[in-house]
Formats: sequence, C-alpha cells, structure tokens
Amino acid sequence: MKVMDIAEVAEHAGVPPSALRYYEEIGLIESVGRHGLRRQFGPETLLRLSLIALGKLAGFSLTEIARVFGPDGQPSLPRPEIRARADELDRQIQNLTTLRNLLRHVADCPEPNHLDCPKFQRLLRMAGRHGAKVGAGKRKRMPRP
Amino acid sequence: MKVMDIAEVAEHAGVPPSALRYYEEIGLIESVGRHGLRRQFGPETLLRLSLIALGKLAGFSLTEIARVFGPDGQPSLPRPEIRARADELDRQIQNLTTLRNLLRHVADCPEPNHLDCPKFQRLLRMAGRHGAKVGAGKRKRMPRP
DNA sequence: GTACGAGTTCAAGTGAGCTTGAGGTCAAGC
DNA sequence: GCTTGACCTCAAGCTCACTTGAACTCGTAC
Repeated sequence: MKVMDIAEVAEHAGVPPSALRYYEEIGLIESVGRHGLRRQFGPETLLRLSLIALGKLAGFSLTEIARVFGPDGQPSLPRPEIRARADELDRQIQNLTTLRNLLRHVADCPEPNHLDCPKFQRLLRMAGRHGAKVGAGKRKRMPRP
Repeated sequence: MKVMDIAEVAEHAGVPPSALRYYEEIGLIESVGRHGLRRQFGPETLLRLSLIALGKLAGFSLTEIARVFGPDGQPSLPRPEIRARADELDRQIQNLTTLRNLLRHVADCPEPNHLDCPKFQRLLRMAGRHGAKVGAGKRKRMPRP
C-alpha cells in the first residue's frame, strides 16, 4: 500500500472524500500525483490527517493548522505561540474536567432542583475560575455531522 | 442590581448584546420584562449564561443546551444521556491532554523534524487511541471571536 | 470497443451562530 | 419640549467547514 486513492484515505482516516478534496484545495494536504484524473496519496497523508484531526480537536481552525505545516511540509510554529496554545489547552482541560464532574454529579444527585444543590453550586463556581470569564473558552463550535 | 439592561448583562457575561438577543430569540434566556423597549434581565440570567458557556465548551449545540433547561427553567435531561455525555467528555479530555503534551514536547524538543522524533511519534500514536478514529472527536468547530 | 463505476471539476447550497445595517422608539437630562 | 443615545426590530449578510449536484473523464473488465 504505497499510494492510495481517495477512497482508501477516506476509509483509513475516517474523513469523507469531499472533505479530503477540500483539504487539498486549501493546502492542508497534498496528493503525490494522479492516476488518470484520480488523486493518489502517499502514506504520510494519514499521519498528516491525524495531526489535523488532533488540531481540530484542540480548537485550531483549518487555516491555523495549515500554518503549522511549514512550506516544507513539516510542522513548525514559533515556540512561544506553541507554549501559549498549550496553556490555553490546559485551561480548556480544566473547564472540561469541571464540567464532566458537574455532569456526573447531576446524573447522580437526587436533589430535584440542581441549582439548589450546594455541591452543584460549588462545581459551577469552579467552572468560572479558569480564564477571566467562563465565556472566554470561546473558541469552540460544533458541526453537526 | 436587581434587574439589568442588556449592556450590563453583556458586560458581566462577556457576551455581546447581539448574541444575547439571539439567545432570547431561540429561547435560551428570557428577559423579565421591558423598560420602554429595553429588555430587562434578572440576575439569574448570569447563572444561566455561565451554564450556557459551559455547555458550549462541552460541545453541546445551542439547541441541545436549550433542551437541557426544562420548561420550568431548571436544568433537566435524561440521566443516561448525561452520563453518555460525561463519557464523551472523558475521551475528549484524554485527547486534549495528549495534544497538550504533544505541543509542550514540540516546544522543547531540539529534533529539527518532529516527525522523526520517537517521543513525538509515541505521543501521536497515543492520540489515536481514544475513540475508534482520531477523527471521531468530530463534534467540534470554532467560531473565531 | 464498449460499459461501468469510481473518480473528477466547478458552482452553489447548508447549518450553526452570530453580526451588521437601516430605520425606528423611548426615557432621561437639559 | 427637545435632544441624545442607548436600545429596539427585521432582514440580510458573514464565516467556517464542508456537502451536493450536474456534467464530465478515465482505467479496467468484459
């Protein structure tokens, strides 16, 4: 399996062909050539797609992710920026952890009105702690698949 | 500060007035009345906005969040669904943690090409572990603020 | 050599979550 | 009473990340 056509890549990466074409269009991935009209992808594309998926998860936009891959194709970005992003991720992880605790609590707590439950309130206050405002964990949106 | 007009709420919650009007339109928040034309919001709106921000962070869509607030205004959702969401959050936290480690490593590792660094590769493989495919952490997108 | 089907291009459409702009209203301060 | 300016409504527009559809092209199998 040296080169793959788009369907194989789609299969392995769990990304639809239309999205792969889109990624190529915006320069996120590259095909190694064509077989007739058909794009051929090298195996390194799969690695790249893993990184892309990870980047998306972390809240990078596709254009930001594209910036991460230097012109030579290998990841590169100023170190301070990377560190800043890691710090931001830390805050996000904190918030998500709190939220998960909140959810688990809600699932178990017998109190009919959660807003009255002191534990709920405590968890909720914790949630506000990281980043100036809760809403500052701004950078997320969801595509309904 | 019993009731607040939209600018105050916007200020405290870190959410622009236009967004607050939108939230009201889709039934996510309610004003307690009007002062002339102007919406007046009670202090409980701020709590609600915290929950909304948290929900967004966790990957709920606005309509899902709206569903969480029952008709009586207090949070309510089937327990199994809540637990499922908590589990999903766990996976997401795992992935984000791996990614953070990856970023910190990249920021520190002297290896010129990260793809060659064994530690990088190990971290990357870990990232793929949670959820059938890396790309299955699907539900996220980012609004640029 | 012809049929098939998996791929191709390009333009337009989608949905979420807002934002923007034009034109209007109203309470408060002078 | 007039002005000011913060708010209002409503429709349209925007961004992101894709998806969809129509019309077309090839390599492969028969």
